[in-house]
Amino acid sequence: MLEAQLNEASILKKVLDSIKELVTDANFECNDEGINLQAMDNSHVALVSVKLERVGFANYRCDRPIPLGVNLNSLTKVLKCAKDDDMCTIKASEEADVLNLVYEAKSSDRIAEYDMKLMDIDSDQLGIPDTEYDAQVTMASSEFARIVRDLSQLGESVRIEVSKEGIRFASDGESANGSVLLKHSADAPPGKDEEDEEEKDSEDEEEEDEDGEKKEKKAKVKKEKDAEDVDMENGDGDEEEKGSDDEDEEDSSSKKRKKKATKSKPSKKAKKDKKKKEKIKEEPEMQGVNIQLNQLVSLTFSLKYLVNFSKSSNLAKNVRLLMSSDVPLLVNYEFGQGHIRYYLAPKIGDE
Amino acid sequence: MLEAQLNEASILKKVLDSIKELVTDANFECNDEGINLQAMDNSHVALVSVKLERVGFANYRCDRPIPLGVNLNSLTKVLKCAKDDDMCTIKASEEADVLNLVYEAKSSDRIAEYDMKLMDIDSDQLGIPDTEYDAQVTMASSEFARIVRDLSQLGESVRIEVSKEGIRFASDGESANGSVLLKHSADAPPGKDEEDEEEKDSEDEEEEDEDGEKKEKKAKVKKEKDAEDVDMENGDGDEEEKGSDDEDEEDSSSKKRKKKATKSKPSKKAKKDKKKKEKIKEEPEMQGVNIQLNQLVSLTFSLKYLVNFSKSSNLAKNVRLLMSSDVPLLVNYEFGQGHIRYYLAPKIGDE
DNA sequence: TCAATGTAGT
DNA sequence: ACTACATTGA
Repeated sequence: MLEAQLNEASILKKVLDSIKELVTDANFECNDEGINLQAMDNSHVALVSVKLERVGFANYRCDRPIPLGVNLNSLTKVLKCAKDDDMCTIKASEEADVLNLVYEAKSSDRIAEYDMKLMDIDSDQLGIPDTEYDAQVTMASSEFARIVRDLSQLGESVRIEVSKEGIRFASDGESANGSVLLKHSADAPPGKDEEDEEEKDSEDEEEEDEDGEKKEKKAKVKKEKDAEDVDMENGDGDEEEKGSDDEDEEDSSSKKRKKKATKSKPSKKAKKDKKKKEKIKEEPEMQGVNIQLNQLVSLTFSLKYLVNFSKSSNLAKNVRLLMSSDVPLLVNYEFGQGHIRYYLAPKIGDE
Repeated sequence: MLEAQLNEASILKKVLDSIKELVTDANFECNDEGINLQAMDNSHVALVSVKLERVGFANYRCDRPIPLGVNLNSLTKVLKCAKDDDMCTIKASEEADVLNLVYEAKSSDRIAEYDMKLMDIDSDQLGIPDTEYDAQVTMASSEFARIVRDLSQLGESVRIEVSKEGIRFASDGESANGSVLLKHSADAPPGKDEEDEEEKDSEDEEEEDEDGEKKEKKAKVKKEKDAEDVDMENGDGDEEEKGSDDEDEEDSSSKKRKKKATKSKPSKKAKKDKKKKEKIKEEPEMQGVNIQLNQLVSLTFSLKYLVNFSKSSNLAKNVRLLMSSDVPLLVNYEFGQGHIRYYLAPKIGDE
């Protein structure tokens, strides 16, 4: 039996808006940790992976893992019947052939209840390799959306190059070519990601933690010192650091990093829990662009898909692009309650 | 000869937007009391009745009753040529085969004049029986619109049940079933429906008087109506008034009414006149749902029509649904200058 | 949140 | 061909 309650139906609505064009049917895999969805897009070119962590729910109970086969169009319709700030409770019984959704107005004077048929879906649960990416770029999700939308008017595909200089999106079209370069923000403390007020913990989790740190450091440091810094300086800074850093960092705040280095990084979970307690919120929009680069990458992707992915912009202020040569691009949106990740294989040659 | 002047062309525009999909041709029956339109919808399933009272006009003159046969599409086109806040004067001569419309900007620096051909229409002037309804439900028109729109995504028809509990809208569809329950608002004492204009409905509004608390709540509601009143103050005021008011309270001008209190109820016209003077305004959106119930009713209706009716939401903040078993539903929108009423027969069995 | 454009239905 | 509804963009 599954019973999960969200304080804001809008999260679910946004998730569905994000993926419903890509995928028509999918299994929501519910287990004690939360709810996962993983599916290839209809043309089997892209893969989308959604995670809603149990901590993101006001209430969550899942006695044993259940896959809920959902037609996303139906679910979208049903979710449209929820107002954004309704409390939303979803329930499914053990041999669920129906998903029950209850929307309750905060004022409690309106209660809407929907039952949606479920279906059996063969799940493609593909294992996603845990790649080490050569380039990690974090930027405002709205900026990413704007760029791919703009370029999609010109051509079919975009070449994304990440270098020390920054990240460049270039597209060639019949009537015009376009190129957008985002410089690695010198001053941009990547805004401090979530609030890392607590850094007490121990685990260093993968990349994310690193980021967190960087951000923190950056944020603080820069403000303190370098707020005024100009890009150039930053660039220099970067270069200097490279020698020592290449494993994990590159951005401007390496100094600070060192200081903090003694501390371990906060665990991801810890952070999230905290957030929740405080009031779940996504990280504030970062300023500028944060690039971590091990190796220069240049890959070409279909703009159609990227435009599609960028519909998730309303879920998170920031987006992270992770790339390595000859490996699918990962477009990652983190929001308070989980994440949505898109994988897209690069185009080869000039196809 | 008819000559009628509206301060705001928008009223007429809204009325036509509301009904033009339902009816293509209709007679505007003009007489000394105002203008009435009554017509079956094109498929003869629903009936729409519009009344514009003469007091709603800045000027009104109608020497003797005239029916003006109008093609509503034509009139809609002509009305689109008026700006919302234009003064609008319509004229028709005795043997009118043309309707003359003059739009004058408030600034008087623009005058537009249109002549629209009239036609002869056999009027179906159906007498509408003056039913006593077992259930009367008043709610925000926007909420009603939202509910029927939502449910229309799922199924063809909706079952509306009114009980002590509240009002439930339920629809079954292929991929999902839905049910929306609006509880009778605590603060809106069921007895009272706001404007029982002529109190022809059984005045069962006694309860209000009994409990002061409820009244206060109510008071709030009312306050909203009275733009000038402050909530708290108003509450008190209201209570005081109630004794005398329950007979005729209804819209915004309760205070003034008070003054009038010596009289039992002011005549409807009088009230309206007053409103006008004050500046004709529709009643503010009520909070919550007000239900008056003599007997439980459960009826099924075509959502398509209800969605259509709900286009009148821009004419009035509130809508009132009146139902009795085996009798057509009445959907009533009252606005400052008159009303628009829709009648729709229930579906029988599971058709 | 509102407006404009495109698509579907009558 | 016209109108209405839905989706996307500003």
